[in-house]
Amino acid sequence: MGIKKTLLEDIAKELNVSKTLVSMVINGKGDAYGISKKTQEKVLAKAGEMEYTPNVFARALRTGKSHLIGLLVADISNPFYSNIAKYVEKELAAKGYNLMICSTDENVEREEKLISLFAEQHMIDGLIIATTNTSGEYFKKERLRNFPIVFIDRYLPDIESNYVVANNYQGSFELTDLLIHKGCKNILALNITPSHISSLTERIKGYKDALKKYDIPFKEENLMEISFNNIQKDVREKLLKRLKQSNKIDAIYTLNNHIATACLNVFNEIGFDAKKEGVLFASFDDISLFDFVKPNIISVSQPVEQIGIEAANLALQLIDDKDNNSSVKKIVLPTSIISRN
Amino acid sequence: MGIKKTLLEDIAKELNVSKTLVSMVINGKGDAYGISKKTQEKVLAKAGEMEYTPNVFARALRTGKSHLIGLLVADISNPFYSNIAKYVEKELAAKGYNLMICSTDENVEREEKLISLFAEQHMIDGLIIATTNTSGEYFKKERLRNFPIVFIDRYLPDIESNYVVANNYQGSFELTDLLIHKGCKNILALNITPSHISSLTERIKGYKDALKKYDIPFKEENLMEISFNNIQKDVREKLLKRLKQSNKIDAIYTLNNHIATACLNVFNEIGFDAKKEGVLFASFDDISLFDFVKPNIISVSQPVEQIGIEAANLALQLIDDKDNNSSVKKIVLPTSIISRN
DNA sequence: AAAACAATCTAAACTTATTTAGAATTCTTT
DNA sequence: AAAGAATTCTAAATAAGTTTAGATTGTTTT
Repeated sequence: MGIKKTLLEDIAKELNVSKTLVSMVINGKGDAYGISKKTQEKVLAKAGEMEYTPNVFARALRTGKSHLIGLLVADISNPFYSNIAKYVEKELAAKGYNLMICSTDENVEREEKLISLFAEQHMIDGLIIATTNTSGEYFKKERLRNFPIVFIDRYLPDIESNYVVANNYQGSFELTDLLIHKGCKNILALNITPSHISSLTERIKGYKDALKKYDIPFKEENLMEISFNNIQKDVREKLLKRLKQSNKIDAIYTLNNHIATACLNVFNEIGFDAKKEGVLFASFDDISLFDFVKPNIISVSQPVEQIGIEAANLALQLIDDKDNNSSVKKIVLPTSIISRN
Repeated sequence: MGIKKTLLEDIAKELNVSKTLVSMVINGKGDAYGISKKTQEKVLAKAGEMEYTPNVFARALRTGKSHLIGLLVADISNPFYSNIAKYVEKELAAKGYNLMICSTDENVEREEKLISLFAEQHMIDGLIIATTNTSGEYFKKERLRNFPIVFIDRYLPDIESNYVVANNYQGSFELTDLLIHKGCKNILALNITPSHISSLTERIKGYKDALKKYDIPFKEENLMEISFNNIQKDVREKLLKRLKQSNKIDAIYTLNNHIATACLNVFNEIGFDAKKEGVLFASFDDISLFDFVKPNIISVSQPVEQIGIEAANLALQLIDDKDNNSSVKKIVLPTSIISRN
């Protein structure tokens, strides 16, 4: 296509030197290999003039490094992940790395296929992943041992791993605490299945522990599991059923932003006015538009920018630290409560 | 890292055949090259057993094809783009291609750098881009001639190009028409700079033409430019100023979702109740959360899924059609109005 | 002037696939 | 049985870099 690309050899021929020399100079190793300053200048000048850019494949093939980092998330259209993606990319770009973002659609098979394609084949130098897997079994593979992987948002308790997550326990605890302070005693928690995911189990734990702190007994009917594949319908059915029960709820706490949106939809549909009914509405994950939504939403905001930056840097660190002599890094970042009104 | 990867040669040795043969079989060219069925089966079985996956770099180096497609957007954290990304990826995955998503941050230099890295070096086989560039000059480069590029959301009028966009003119026209039908005559349009972008100029044209249709004169004070780098502050200043003027507005029309959010923020800040003031609120770009936002938002929804699918397929088509004998494709998709209440 | 040394550069090997040109074997045909 | 054709397979070239081991050339030392 288009014009022929300039190769190392083209520059070498023009200057009557070897392509070895040109390669060395272009990679900034001129001094290390004792290439004279004069020659180095000549090479760089000619390379610029001829608009030389190295062939990434040839380079990656030879060196085993692509300067690419992969980011695997469950759903790139979820603002939580797309915001993280933005900051990861920004941070990596500053360090000369590029980012490949892929969505697994909360599908374990697809996730494993992508990991196989990217990581096992070394298409990428490192992987940042919000895994959707149920266990760490897959990551124990011989091929992945020592491959730089940083888990974000979710980690797998059954394997030792590097991760960057928000303090889901603390955030959920504080949120529940706040609801109780505002007088709530019957807080309906809507969780999402598959709920084995670490971030969710910790949020549930935070919720239960806050109840315990105030000696409020946890009731089974106040924790409902919503199926990921049918959020809208499931929320409608379960919420309607619960609203009809005698022990009236005084707060609804959705465990992530997907369920929050589904709940809002149901409110609209059935004309449920939370304020009138004296029901507080709270959610884990904050979205900027929550500021303008009809029932006030009390939410837990995750440090998205910081998660992105820390994950990027941890990945780069693991890549540099080839021998992997340092122990795993577990970064847990604080969340903050956004209490509207 | 980890265990040694299986190479073509390893399989060849195990079976006492040449790696040529193994390569042919694995690429599904066994029949074409007259390899016996029996041998083909043996090879495939052994390849599976040894968990062979080809080295993407070696393959790309030799064939000049990476089976990677690049997606360059202004801001991956904008739900409009992240949703498109999701569908593009889904469609490409089904066709055996992978997607590399990058954010340019509405920065022309960064965009050009990324294009140079990905496209000119052929790291990707094709590019899908929501360009932030002011002109098509950069895309006229010799190196990019004949490189498969699909513009989305925005196209550059000064060059012939393949693109997939929403019908911005129609959407804006219909929205303005609707506002007028609802009795509005003083519609404040808030545009975003840099406003040279095709999607924006067409939205403005639609707005003006709808006014014309009803013989409503366009007033300069009803079109304001908001700077992209300082949206919040700029919206506050200009909106406050306009609200104080004598010829009162009866509708606010934000030209994209960023400005809509900024406006909502200002409403909150200054306690502006659009409904009470008899001001309708409308915006180009629909976000699902708009359903629950306090002032009802009349919006133009773009066919995000369709844009993603069409763009992916057009890119693949261009890649297949190497000789580029067919003329450019311009796909314009209809928008729809979401009139809340 | 020969040996030792440093400075500067290069030929060739290497990375892992794909592809071309042709070799080896078996099968027809006369 | 020899020639020709078809079938099945392989050696070697190739893609475009990086790296290793070693070659020049020039300078210093004795």
